Amino acid sequence: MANFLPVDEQLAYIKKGAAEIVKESELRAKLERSLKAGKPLRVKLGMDPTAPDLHLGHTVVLRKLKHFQDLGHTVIFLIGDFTGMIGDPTGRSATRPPLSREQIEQNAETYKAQVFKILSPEKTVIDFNSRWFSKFSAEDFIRLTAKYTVSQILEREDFHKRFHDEKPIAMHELLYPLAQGYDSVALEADVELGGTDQKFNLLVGRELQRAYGQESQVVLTTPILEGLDGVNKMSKSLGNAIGIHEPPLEMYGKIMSVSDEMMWRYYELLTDVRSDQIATMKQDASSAKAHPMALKKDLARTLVADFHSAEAATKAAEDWAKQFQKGGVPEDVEEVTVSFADFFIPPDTTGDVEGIKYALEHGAAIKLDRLLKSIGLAESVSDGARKLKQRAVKVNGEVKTEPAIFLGPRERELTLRVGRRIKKVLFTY
RNA sequence: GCACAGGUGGGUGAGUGGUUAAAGCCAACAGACUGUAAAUCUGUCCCUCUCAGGAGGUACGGAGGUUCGAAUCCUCCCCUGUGCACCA
Repeated sequence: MANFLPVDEQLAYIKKGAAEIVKESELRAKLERSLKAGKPLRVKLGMDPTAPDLHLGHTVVLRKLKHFQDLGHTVIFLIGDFTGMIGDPTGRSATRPPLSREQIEQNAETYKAQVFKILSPEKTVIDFNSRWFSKFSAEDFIRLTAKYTVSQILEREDFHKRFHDEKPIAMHELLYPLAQGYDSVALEADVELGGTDQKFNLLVGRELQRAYGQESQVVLTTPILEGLDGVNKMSKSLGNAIGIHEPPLEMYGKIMSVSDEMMWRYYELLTDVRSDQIATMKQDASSAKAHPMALKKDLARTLVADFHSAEAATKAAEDWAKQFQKGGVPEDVEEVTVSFADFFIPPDTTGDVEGIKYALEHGAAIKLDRLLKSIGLAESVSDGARKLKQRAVKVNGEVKTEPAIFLGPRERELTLRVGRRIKKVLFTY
């Protein structure tokens, strides 16, 4: 019932932003067959339910999956609840501890909700690989491992490297690619998507399908998006990620802090702006026809609008300008409520209880370094003290270097700023 | 099981008895400059207390020990890697 576009058009759409396709000729053949038979391709994307929060880096491959969906193919989002217990060692130089069953199930739920920010729920098949693996017997598993050799597995770069460096490789890690590959067998996948870091695993899928008498899937990899540092891949644990659930202002701000160089890559991999348009923008920026910052603002707005709304994006842009370009305070700063009693310094002459009363009437000094720590603007009290010394702390817009500040009798609100971070503190007595 | 080589702060990696809270580099954080970009320069980068000048406490896989003094020496344990293992 699906009406497919001509193969060439489909191919062009699919190829945009793809890092590599193995093999393109096979993909063409599959598309031609699908068109002729009116039968959609089965396109698989597997994800480990390890990090429950998706970030922009994950969306690159999800967007590619969406493209297949737009073209009318069957899209299978596979949650690797079984393989998640193994933990893909990709890109890791160290062994990763397996996740527990409970964690995985929880994460899987979060995943489902989040991927539908990109995919159409009604057109997406969600599956779990525990569906077949939970029925796998030890015998089945040994049969599976018999299809592959140690040297084949050791071809994988990180295994190879660790082996060579005499670093530990746990047995279960070696099994991961086989398990993932078997998913393709179980699903009879025509195409499997993944980041370039998944290439090895995806290729194992091809081999295993052949070993199990199926036609090999086509493998399509997408580039790995670099994070805010512009160097390492975006990853929550590296602290350089932009989560798709982050509040608009935060998201907008983070995108604005992306380097000019990286901005183009974000445009390329995260938006639907055509490549030739991006090239034009790039040219304009370098020839001073357009300000890079203005283009970056467009990018930030587009992305915030994608994950929130156009209104939210507009508001984020305004707040951002207010906070950072004019040095002011945006309307909705994060507010923290603390107890006055925890931070004030009692006057010499009175006891604690008396002191609080006295302080209420006359005002009192409060310990700034502790306050900074307790509201998260400093890592420790020592860190807070350091920041103060470095003239990094602003209270109500004024630089403070003393470890204590005076809080007036009726004052119950302070705006604290350390670097780019601002928080409003409300005191309760 | 035996032998050997290793285990240092977020990462890397110096340091083999005493100006060593532990070099250098990276990352990170803050300041200046800016477009919260890049580049550059400066400072910081274990914790706690502090009258901000300082004071104290922890720290080099773990536990003990030697010593005035240990990341450094000894003992035991844990972990990682390599070699040996059958042809006797």
